Amino acid sequence: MSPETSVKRVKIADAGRHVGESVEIAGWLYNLRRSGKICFPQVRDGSGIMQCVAVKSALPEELFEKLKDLTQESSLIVRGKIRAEPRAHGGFEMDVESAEIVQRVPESDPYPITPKDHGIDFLMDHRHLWLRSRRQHAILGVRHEIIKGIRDYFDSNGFVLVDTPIFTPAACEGTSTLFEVDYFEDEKVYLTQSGQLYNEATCASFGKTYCFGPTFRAEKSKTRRHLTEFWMVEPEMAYANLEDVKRVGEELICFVIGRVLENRREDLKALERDASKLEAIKPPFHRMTYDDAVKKLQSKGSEIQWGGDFGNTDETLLTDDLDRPVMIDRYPTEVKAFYFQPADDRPEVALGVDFIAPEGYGEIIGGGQRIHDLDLLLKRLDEHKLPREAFDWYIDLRKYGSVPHAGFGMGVERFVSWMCGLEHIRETIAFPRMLYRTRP
RNA sequence: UCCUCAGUAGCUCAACGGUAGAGCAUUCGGCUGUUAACCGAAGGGUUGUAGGUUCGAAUCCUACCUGAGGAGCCA
Repeated sequence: MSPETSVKRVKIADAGRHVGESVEIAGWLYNLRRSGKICFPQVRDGSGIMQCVAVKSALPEELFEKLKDLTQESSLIVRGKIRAEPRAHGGFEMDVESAEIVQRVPESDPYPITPKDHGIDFLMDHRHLWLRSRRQHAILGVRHEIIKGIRDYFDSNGFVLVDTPIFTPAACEGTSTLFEVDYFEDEKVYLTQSGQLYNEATCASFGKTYCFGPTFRAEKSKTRRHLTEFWMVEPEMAYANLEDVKRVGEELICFVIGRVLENRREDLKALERDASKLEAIKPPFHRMTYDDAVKKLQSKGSEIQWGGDFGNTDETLLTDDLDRPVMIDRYPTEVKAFYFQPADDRPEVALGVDFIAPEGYGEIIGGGQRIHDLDLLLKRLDEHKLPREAFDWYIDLRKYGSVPHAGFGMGVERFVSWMCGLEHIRETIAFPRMLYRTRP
């Protein structure tokens, strides 16, 4: 409610419920078209875009001139009567009765992002403003829905959120490159690349836990699938095995897609995302062993040999004839991290699984069953040349009530990219951190 | 880190060895139903930086800077 009038403040998205009423909306000028005696300020308020109509003959001279000379992205509050109007985009229009300009963008320094084309470098430099555009707004809306869906899935399936530290001592998995941070005198810590090892501790307290936060990779990856700072959700389950990981991962993906389709149709439409591609994602997902994946790739002309890891082109080749994700399990023990449980019948393969999304979106889930036997874990640490003293607490978990346990990690931005049908992961997070880009 | 490509008006691009141009944005004028509105006019440039070749360089060469695409690595 505005202090100076009795007009009710409404969201543009709810305008349909106020046809015939005089209400007010508070927002920013999205675009303005004008003729001599009529103008159409389009106002966005975060929930939608409302086309307003200001007619010269129906308004005080001063107000009409003020509206007619508005500049893009000026902030304003407009009041008027809502009317159904098939000619307008949202289906409704507001006949302006009064308005206040909160801040007028000066024409000497106009809003830099015009409705015309811009290059990616310019847009990334103006990311703080680019977020207001319809497309970026839609992507972040889908991202919000995905994160909420993930949380709701775990919270309603017996998992407890226990967040893990961002600052970690040196060795986590011993594979990726980490960001080093000065930690007071003489001590170095590293930004986390995974909360998994800590999840293995917390799941022995709660049974099923998950952590959900940012993770950091200092690899100089320069591709459309990589950020140096990204969000990951990592569940971990005690008394669980590889099959449990596959079941939970499949359920999680289908649940979250269901939420997006239920609540974010308008955003998908704004993104011109083919929703039928998402509607096709239903259980059961495809299942394949690493052995069979290698055979499939070789038959399609890949150079891959048994024992090697899949590259980007391999991942795309594996799914280009599929309409839903494929779970690939039992990778060579050699290419996986030290903590993977080997298969009972074939110790040369590990009980790990990767979920590869269709349409070339690549690995979105990676996980598996962890080693629960103390002696085997110690052997693996030695084989990977990892110092036992750095893992003393992790080793303890195998001494005090060790049980078979399993879990996985899902990268949020890759999931968002897939849902939105994006070309590049940089649009999936408000302020992406990439090789050579840390501003704004 | 490696390979490839690109830097020209605020933005998106053209000019490819011979006077630096268009659309959008901005300013001024016109228009009562526009949908990236339209029509007319104006202002706006050390062509990423530093060297070199040439009578003459945005254009050719070298180095550097910045960015993009890809590879590897990874989620």
